[in-house]
Parts: sequence; C-alpha cells; structure tokens
Amino acid sequence: MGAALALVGKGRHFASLGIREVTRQAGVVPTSFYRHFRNMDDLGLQLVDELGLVLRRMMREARANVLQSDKLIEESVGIFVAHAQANRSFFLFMAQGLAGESRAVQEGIRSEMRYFASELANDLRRLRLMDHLTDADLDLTCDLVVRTVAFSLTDLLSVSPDDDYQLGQIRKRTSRFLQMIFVGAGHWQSDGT
Amino acid sequence: MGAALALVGKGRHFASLGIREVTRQAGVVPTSFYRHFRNMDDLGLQLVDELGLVLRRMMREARANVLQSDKLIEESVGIFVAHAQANRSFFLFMAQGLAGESRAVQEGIRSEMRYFASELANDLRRLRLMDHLTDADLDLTCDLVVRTVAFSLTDLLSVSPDDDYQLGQIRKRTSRFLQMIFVGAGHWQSDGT
DNA sequence: TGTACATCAGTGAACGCGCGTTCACTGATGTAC
DNA sequence: TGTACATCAGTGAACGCGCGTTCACTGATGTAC
Repeated sequence: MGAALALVGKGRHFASLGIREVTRQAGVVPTSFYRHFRNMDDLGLQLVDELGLVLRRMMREARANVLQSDKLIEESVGIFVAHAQANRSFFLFMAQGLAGESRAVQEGIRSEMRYFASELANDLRRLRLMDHLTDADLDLTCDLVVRTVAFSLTDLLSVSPDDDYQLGQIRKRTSRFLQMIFVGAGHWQSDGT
Repeated sequence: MGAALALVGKGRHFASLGIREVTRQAGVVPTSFYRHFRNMDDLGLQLVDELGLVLRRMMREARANVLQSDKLIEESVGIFVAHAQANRSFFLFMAQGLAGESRAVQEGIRSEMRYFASELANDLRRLRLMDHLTDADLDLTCDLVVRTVAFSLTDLLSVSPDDDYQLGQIRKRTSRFLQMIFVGAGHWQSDGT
C-alpha cells in the first residue's frame, strides 16, 4: 500500500498502476501482491479505509486547535492545508478517486466526505453558530463547505509542495470562499431567499 | 477521439486506456493511431480542445435562454445538467482530467474553467447584478460558482443517466448551493465581513 | 526447556497474452497541367 | 477530358517486452504440549 501511494505521489494516476509496478516499487516479488490483495481494486479500497483514518486524525486536530481561536475559518483552512501537505499522496489519491475507475472506491471517498460534512454540522450545532438554520439547511451548508475545500485539493496538489507563496494564495482564496459561504448561510432564510 | 470518449463513457478511466484499446474501439488497425496522434497524452490534449467547444456552445445556449427568465439560477443549472447528459463522455473526461496524470491536460481543463468563470463575471457585470462587488470579489464569486457546478459533475456522472428522480435531486441541490453563494455575495462587504 | 506443528510473507520459474512501435505497403481522393 | 503526381488514412506482419497469474517452494515467527 505504501508503494502504491508513493507512485501516486510521484504523479502517476492510480488507475494506470499495475501489480508488477507496485510490487517493484515495494521491493518485493510480484507474487507477494496476492498475499495481501485480490487485485488493484482491492488495494484501492484498503487505501480508502486508511484515508478515513487520516481524515479523522485531521478532524481531531482541527477541533482541538480551532475552538480557542477567533479566526475559525483561517485556522481550519490552515490545518487542512498542513495535513494535505503532510499526506500529499493520500490526498492525491482522494482527488483521483472521486472520478476514478472503481465505483466502489468512488463511493467510499464520497461517503468519507459525507461523514466529514455531518461531523462539521454537529460541531456548528454544538457551538450554536448558525442556530437559525434548519437541520437540512445546515447540512446543505456543510456539504458545500466540504466540497469547496475538497476542490481546493486540486489546486493544492498541482503546485509544488514548497512553493510557499502559491500555498499562501490558495489558503487565502479558500478562506474567502468559506467566508462567502458562511455569509450566505448567515443570511439564509432571514431575508427573502 | 470518438473511440476514446466512448471508452471513457463506458466507465473506463482515460489514464488506463491504451493505444490498441482505442484503435480497437475505433474499428481500425493500431498503426492508424499514429496518423493522428503522437501518443495518448496528445489525444488527451486534443480532447481538451474539443471540450472547450462543447463548453462554449453550452455557454451560448445558457445566455440565450436565461436572460428572459426570472429564475436565473434554476434555469442555468437546468441547462448545465442537460448538456452534461447530452455530452456525458466529455464531462466525464473533464472530471477525470482535473486530477489526471497529464499535467498539460490538467492545466488545459483548469484554464477552460477560468475562462468560464471570467465570462460569467462579465455577464453579471453586464446585467448589473452584484454591482456592489469589486472586480476581484466578483471574480472570487464566479470562481466559487464554477467550482461548485464542476463538483456537481461528480454527482451527476455517478448516477444513471435516466434516473430522473436523482437527477432532479442533484439539480435542486446544486441550485441551492448557488443560491447560498449568491446570498453570500449579495451581503459581502455590506455587513462586517 | 525442548519438540512438533501451523501460519504466513516472500521466492523464483514459468505461461500465454496483449502491449507500443517499426516498417514497407495499398488505395482512395484531390490537384496541376 | 485525360494523365501524372502528391497527399494521406488505413493495412498487416513483425519485434521485443512487460503484463497478470499459476505453481510448488522456503524460511521465519508464533503456539501447544
């Protein structure tokens, strides 16, 4: 699994990887592959599971650091960008998988995103921000937020990992996106939408 | 090119297609491939060009139909969904290419999206909606709109093309996303953001 | 403490097959005179 | 109107190579008695 991730990290698309290629990168004989996976799709699914762990770890850190900040959005985006950098290959895999070949992987990633959005909704409810929204509208907002952040992945992963200027630009732009969404959510239904 | 699109339409990922596979689908001998393309990347780039035409055609139709409507957003989203259905394979290719293997294809699609966003900004300026926004903030808004719509592609393309119920759901959800963004844009800078 | 056995990741040879790419070719269509 | 030539999409045989997958194997580690 580490080898497959490494290849994705080097710019390859997961759908184009072969078994021999992955085992070669892993420094192991091709036959060993079958000890662990039935085929590449199976490997992909196990990567999705591990991706889930990475995301949960990120969420935990975000919750710990953000509560004591007055700049919730900037802080959250910062943590997201930092995690995306630290787990570049995982997030590349995620971005690829959303439009990937395997329906199962696609569904898995989508479900991780749904989970993420619902956790975000819980947090906002707990913090009593957005109290004027119905549950359905809060879910809508959180879904939009998660999508926006996920799309930023594409930007993030296409610039060099140590181009700090561009990274800063993306962070700023993503923060503004989220601010605009939250302004929209703040005025939702209160005016004549 | 049609053959490659057809394979993508059948659920294959562009990155995993081979030359022999494409020519087989085209009903032609493998050698013929080289009459038209240098390699698969080259084919991808030419597909991006054609994708541009498809998008421009869509934009033209949207402009023609939307102006005389009082429900700008629903109407626009409807046209988008209709085009995405009619050119399913093209839009699948677009969704794949955003996180694809070829940097050039990626950049091409991204640039089509930028163009789309800037045209949208021009239209909004011309219609004198959003007059209170600076140019930079209007661009920001339009970028966010285009991203949101593009992300909906992923939803759209993962449901069966004739599942009208789900299609309606996606259309409704996407419209609400855009409404929320425009509410946000409408209150941007006017309150204390 | 020592012996026997189960588990399991990794090995290495072998298979048939489809891959990308080369080459010299054919045959239809358009163009010049 | 007819002849000669250029252009160009497609042909078909051939190449060497890497692919996925099978098989019987080795050797280390853990477990039972």
